[in-house]
Amino acid sequence: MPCPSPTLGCVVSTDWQTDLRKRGYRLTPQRQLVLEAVEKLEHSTPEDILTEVRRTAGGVNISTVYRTLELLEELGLVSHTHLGHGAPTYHLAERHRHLHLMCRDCERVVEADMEVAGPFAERLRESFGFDTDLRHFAIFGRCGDCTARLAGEDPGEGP
Amino acid sequence: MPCPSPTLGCVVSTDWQTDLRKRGYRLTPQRQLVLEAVEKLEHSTPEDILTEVRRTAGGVNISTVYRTLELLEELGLVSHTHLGHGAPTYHLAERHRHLHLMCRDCERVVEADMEVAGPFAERLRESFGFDTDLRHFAIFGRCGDCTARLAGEDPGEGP
DNA sequence: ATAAGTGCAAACCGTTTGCATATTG
DNA sequence: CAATATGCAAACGGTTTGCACTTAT
Repeated sequence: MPCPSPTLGCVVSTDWQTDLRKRGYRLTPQRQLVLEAVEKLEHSTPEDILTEVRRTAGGVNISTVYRTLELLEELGLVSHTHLGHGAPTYHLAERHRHLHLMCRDCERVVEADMEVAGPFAERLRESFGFDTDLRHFAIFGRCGDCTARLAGEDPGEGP
Repeated sequence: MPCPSPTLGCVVSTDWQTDLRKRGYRLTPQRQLVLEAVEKLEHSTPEDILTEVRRTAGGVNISTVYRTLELLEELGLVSHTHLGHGAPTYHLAERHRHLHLMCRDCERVVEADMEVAGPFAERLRESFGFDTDLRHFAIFGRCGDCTARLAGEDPGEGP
């Protein structure tokens, strides 16, 4: 079976469906749809995913989305990141090889190559024996645009 | 007025009460108690804080704790950190000058001097103009103890 | 006295659960 | 056919809100 879904194509391990069944799980339309939605949406919350899935299959329930995301994560197909405020966001695991820089002002997320954090992670290992996973939580701060905008519109705070 | 509270002593800016009133807020027993609880507990959730406050003032309500924490944060006296899972934890702002390394296994939090992240923050500024605040979210990973324990007890996965 | 703060109860969001029904293998 | 997955509704933890009452200034 070459490409199980026209959408998922070859981004996802081609025989995840086989893998699924080998572990005693069943292949259902809901599971396919959730995985396709995760791929299409990127950084999407369970609620976003539900909305997308419902465009095709109206009756799907939010609890199925949660259960399915948990399963897909166990299978190593998707993973999630906490950007801070509300619900976590889900992505294909393959496309999750980066850092999330979350702006406190505009709340946009900039993605940075993992490599920029290499020396930092290395240092945490040396100093604390701590094995860092920087994908799981966003890095909080202020993005370049907002920093620039702030500097422009508020150049001093007083006389 | 030298030291408004026997507990808070001089850790907190001695005239936060004056400051409070200058901004049109009122000094209430609840506000003093919440601030004292935050100081005493360290890394405490709103629920923890409520429990502590109630040891002295039984009738205090959780919504007051939330409103008060928001106020104290606005005054710059306390700040909070997201350690990941559940409720955020609150600390005195003065004592919040460190990184939180949160272990995915034992869920303990190791505190690291902010300085270990200096070069990393610098790099994010250079590459993305991103102004990093590493205090706000924990750094996720596996602590030294758990890494060692894993290496010892599971040296292969087999019997 | 009057504006600000409190307690209470109800609602909120995101998430999890138990259970009867439907579906997959 | 049997085991698994689903939808639904109810409950959860953490948080916020509206409102009548209390309290600090």
